[in-house]
Amino acid sequence: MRNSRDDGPAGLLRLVATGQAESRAELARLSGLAASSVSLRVEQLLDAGLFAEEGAGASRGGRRPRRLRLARQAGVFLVADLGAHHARLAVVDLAGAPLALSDLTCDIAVGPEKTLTGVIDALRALARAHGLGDVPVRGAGIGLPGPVDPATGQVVSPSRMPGWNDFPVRDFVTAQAGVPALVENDANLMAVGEHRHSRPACDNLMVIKLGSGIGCGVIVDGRLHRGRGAAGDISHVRILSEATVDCSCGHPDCLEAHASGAALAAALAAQDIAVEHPGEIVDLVADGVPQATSAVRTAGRLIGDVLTALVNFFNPDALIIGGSLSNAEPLVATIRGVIYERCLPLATRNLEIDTSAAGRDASILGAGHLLLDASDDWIDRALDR
Amino acid sequence: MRNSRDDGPAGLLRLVATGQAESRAELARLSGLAASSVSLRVEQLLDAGLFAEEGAGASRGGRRPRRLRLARQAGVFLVADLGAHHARLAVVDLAGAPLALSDLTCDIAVGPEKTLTGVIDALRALARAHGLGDVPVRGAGIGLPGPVDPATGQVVSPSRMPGWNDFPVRDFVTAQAGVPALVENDANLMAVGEHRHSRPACDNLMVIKLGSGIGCGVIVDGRLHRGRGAAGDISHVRILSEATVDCSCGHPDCLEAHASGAALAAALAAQDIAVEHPGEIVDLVADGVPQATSAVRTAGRLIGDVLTALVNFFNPDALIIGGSLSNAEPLVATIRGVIYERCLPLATRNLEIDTSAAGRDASILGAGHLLLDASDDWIDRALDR
DNA sequence: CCAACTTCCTTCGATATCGAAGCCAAACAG
DNA sequence: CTGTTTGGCTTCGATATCGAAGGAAGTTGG
Repeated sequence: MRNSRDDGPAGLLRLVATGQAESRAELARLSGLAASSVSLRVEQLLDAGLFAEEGAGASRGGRRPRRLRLARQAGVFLVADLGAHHARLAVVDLAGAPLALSDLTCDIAVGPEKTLTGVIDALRALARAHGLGDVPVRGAGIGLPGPVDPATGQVVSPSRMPGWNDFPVRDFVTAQAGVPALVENDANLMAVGEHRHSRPACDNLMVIKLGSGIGCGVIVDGRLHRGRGAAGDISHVRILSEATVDCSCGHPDCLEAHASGAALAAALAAQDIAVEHPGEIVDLVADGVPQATSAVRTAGRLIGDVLTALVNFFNPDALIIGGSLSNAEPLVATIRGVIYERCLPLATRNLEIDTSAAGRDASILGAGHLLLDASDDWIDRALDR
Repeated sequence: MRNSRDDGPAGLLRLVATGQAESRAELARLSGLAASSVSLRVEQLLDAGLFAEEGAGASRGGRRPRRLRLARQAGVFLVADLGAHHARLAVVDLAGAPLALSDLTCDIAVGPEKTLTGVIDALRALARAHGLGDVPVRGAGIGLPGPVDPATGQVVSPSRMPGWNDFPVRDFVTAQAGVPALVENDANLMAVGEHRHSRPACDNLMVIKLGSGIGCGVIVDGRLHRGRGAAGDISHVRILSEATVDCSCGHPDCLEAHASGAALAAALAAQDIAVEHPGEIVDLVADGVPQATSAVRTAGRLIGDVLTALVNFFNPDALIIGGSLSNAEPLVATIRGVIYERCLPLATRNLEIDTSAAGRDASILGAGHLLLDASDDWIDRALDR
């Protein structure tokens, strides 16, 4: 039951931070370490000020356990989920749970330096405003609406973020914030967030983010699958349709050109229905505007068609549909229907298809979890003194 | 550098068996263990008769290492790769390398008991015939042309193996052969074989097996991805075509119904060209029979179309094309062309598309590797006395 | 040929982990 | 209320791993 991520003293901290363990005994069970070793390490973590002991937990039939929790001073992460015109900011605890949230309007097109500097300042201010000024910041996480090279932490070329291509986002954030930084695609963060938050038992997960664009994050064997940095792209699959639409990628009839929030907005605009944000499409559907419902159904069919192939191939435990458009019920229903109808019984027998449980903070949660996964360094340092 | 598979004393044996390490020093480097610990464990492995010391290796600028290799008495695995009318049998060493090979004609439709009993007897005879009668058999591996549930080792329902559905293949083989048995889909075994044999550095790999059917095995992060048992299916993706062909799965126009070896044979038969095995199609193509070449090109386009979506999504390091049809050059060229043309540059920039390097024994190699991966039990037992 | 280095492997004391035994504190049963 | 049972946690000796030091057996360069 012991995996590499849970080895070392940092593993115990992870178990407590994520709420999986509350006592030394639980730590021993989950970590696979001997009870005596756990006690020694917990002692160190208490000495280092990362753990706090607080009262007693519920008895399981014998002596009540001494409850362990993260110390306030254990630290926080600063996290921002950037969209094209909007950023969602959060100060989160070491498990990714938001302690403070706020929204920031910003234009990603002004370029990385300005945007990131503004975001980091706003994050610092947010922490101070919530009385967290004295808690050490252990890391910073940035979610971006485009492909990110995991090795370098740079935005990779064909992104729709003018001025960001090949900009060393991770290095810049590390320098500006003065702490280790994590940069990741937003759909990937969402996938991690959903996995850890609502489906820790599902080792294989696909998370589709339906907003202005179409993103997808994949969890394989409990870990985020990045491939060479582009994994999870489903938006540029060619689909068959009557009308031909050219996609920004240069090929005709990509899924994104027909079924993304932006494509739906354009289709509705052609019918004299003005839409600014994908969320407004959801409202139109909820209000029973037939053109909107019909457009959303068509999109669902196209998305579902693409997903059948991927579900057969990847055979996940669950398929999660998130993003603002996931609140349009006919869209989700259509996708679900297409998949259940056309996939192999073997692939759908145990497949769950659901909308996001973590909602719009899934990415923020995910960033927290990934930052915690990358925290061995500072944890070891904190223990050494 | 140390992963869970390489922990414990079994890890050292694996490193030597696979040829990655030949000396104590190399073992220390690759395993991450201290040199002193390696020496102790090697001592145990020598005492247990699993290792043998043999002369000296090449110097790297200092003292020459004492070369380690597997002892002859370390053991062998018995492996069979079953097809519909044919089985390839092998006695392999602990790394999966064939020590003895043979072919057996058999009809899988006579049911599992008869088939498996015959195969196991033939394997035992093969070992004796090659003077391996006194070497302990450590495990048995069976590759099957259909979906296998990894948890139970049973063939799963919609297979094209009459009489095998829900038959407990693994338990039966374990009982018959008296050793731990491994049962796995043939394309999955091929994927493992290709990965370990020719591309150990590629952590993400897709292997397509083009024979009478279309199979696919996936390596993610260096490990075989099984999903819930059906992962890797690409044959029942719906494709668009002029003529409608109903597939055995009940849906129209599956990839397999149009582009598999069986489908090609049927198409050629309709043009009065009789074909029995997929290999004969390769011959026809090599002989320049235009109908065959044209059919194969069409199939390549269809297969390539399906793969573009999967390559974008999975973003592998390499795509390997194997199976008997992979020797038809126009087929491979067409697939390659479609993928390079239509996938995202990000996905194809570092993508290698090649035909199988391990050839038709890839599955056998893969079975050996998986058996070795599952060998901790008997290795520990051998060390304890 | 010899000295200086490099690499391989082992020796040996320090450290970490383990696991059995026991103590502690609460639940439970009579 | 009192003994028994259960689970939580710690103590302590046994074992395994580590890493520094050193010996063995080569190569390299003068």
